[in-house]
Amino acid sequence: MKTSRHAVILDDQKIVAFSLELLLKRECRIDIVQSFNRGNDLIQFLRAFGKEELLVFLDYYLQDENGLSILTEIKRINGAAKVIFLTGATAPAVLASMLQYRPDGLLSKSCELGEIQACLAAVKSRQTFICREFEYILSSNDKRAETFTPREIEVLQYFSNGYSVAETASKTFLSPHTVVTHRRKMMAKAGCQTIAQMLKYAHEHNLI
Amino acid sequence: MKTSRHAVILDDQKIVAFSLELLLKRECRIDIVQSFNRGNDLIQFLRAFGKEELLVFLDYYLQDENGLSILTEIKRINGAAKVIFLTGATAPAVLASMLQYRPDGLLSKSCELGEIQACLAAVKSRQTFICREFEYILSSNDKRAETFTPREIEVLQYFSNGYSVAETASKTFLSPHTVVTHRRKMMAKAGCQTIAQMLKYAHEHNLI
DNA sequence: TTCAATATAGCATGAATATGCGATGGCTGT
DNA sequence: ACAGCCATCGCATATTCATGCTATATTGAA
Repeated sequence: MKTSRHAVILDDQKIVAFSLELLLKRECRIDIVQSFNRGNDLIQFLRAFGKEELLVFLDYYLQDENGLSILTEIKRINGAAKVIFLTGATAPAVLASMLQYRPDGLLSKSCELGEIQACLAAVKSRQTFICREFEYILSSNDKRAETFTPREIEVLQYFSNGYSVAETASKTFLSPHTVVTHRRKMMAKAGCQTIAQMLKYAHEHNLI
Repeated sequence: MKTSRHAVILDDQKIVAFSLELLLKRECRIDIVQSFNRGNDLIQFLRAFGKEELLVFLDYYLQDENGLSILTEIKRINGAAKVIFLTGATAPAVLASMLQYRPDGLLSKSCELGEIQACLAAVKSRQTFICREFEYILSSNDKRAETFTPREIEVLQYFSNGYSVAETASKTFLSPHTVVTHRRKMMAKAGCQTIAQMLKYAHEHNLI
């Protein structure tokens, strides 16, 4: 029986990425593990890697970028890749966004080791795995406040980090026009006329 | 020659804490490594441990608590303990506050593995170690002398509330030109190119 | 008292944003 | 099959922002 033996990690914190490498090798019986700190490095690797089965552990908050669009790009390059979010994020809106991108797993960095192993088993049998902590957060999430779509929230993250339309477009692999559309729809929903107002709104609603 | 062989880790993310355990054992030649996720668990351990030499790796952002007060408590319980901040924080103000608590080391989670090893060597010879990334952030923070004048801060408040130049000018009874001047001086000091970056900076520095 | 910092104000110009008004496909649920 | 939302992309235009350069008055410290 064939098992997944190759995994990659994307985490902007080098020490964390490297430590996770050791963890996956030692505790999850994965033979080859490589880690990357920037989205582009991972994407470049994936292009060379081809379309074999591969486990990808993705963080959500990355240095100057966001895991969501990386996920889209990964799946486009290698449809056979199994992508698992492994993140410290806890905001319901953010978790809901991740889920809508249909990852193969959703793991908290605060979860037990056993949950990673359970996740790997589930993913191997083509099931989507969500750790207990996130399951709880998502179930108790009231839907009333969240009028923002995942893509909108992602774009919002970039703006909150001071990125312009062009920079955000580049990071998300989108057309600048699309970024503008997302931004304007958010501003319409939130009743804002400027980016500054939008950021104030986002802070008040814990979206960033 | 006696060497430090016992280390403990405090990180609220279990997976990260456990991974760091492996890292310290495998790459830093530390025999005994234990990790904790809550400050109280660590403190309890320290009371039982006594006053022998011990390495402590502390995160800054913890679940419902903060590494600073933990540091104080650790030093009170065991003056021989060497405490190293290992954190993902990057805001100059936050780093500066950590330094004021006089830890034995200041390491970024984004640093190279070699810097952890260098830190251990430095700490062993009673030196305080700061990783390059943090050294840079702290030094450029001083040069930037980001002391905002009262008028500048006042203007900043209006911008953080989503006011435009014209609106701010109206509220402050100033010429729009003057408002622009205040804004641009702040952005020059903080090294920002846009309002969004300015607001991010202001949040990181607790200016608003 | 000289000097540095602050506060005030202006002109000019290119870059970015805000907004009106579209359009096409892909899903989801009924 | 169809409505409704989501994501994607486009054009055109008015407004605002970002920034180079300049300038005066006040104030407090050296």
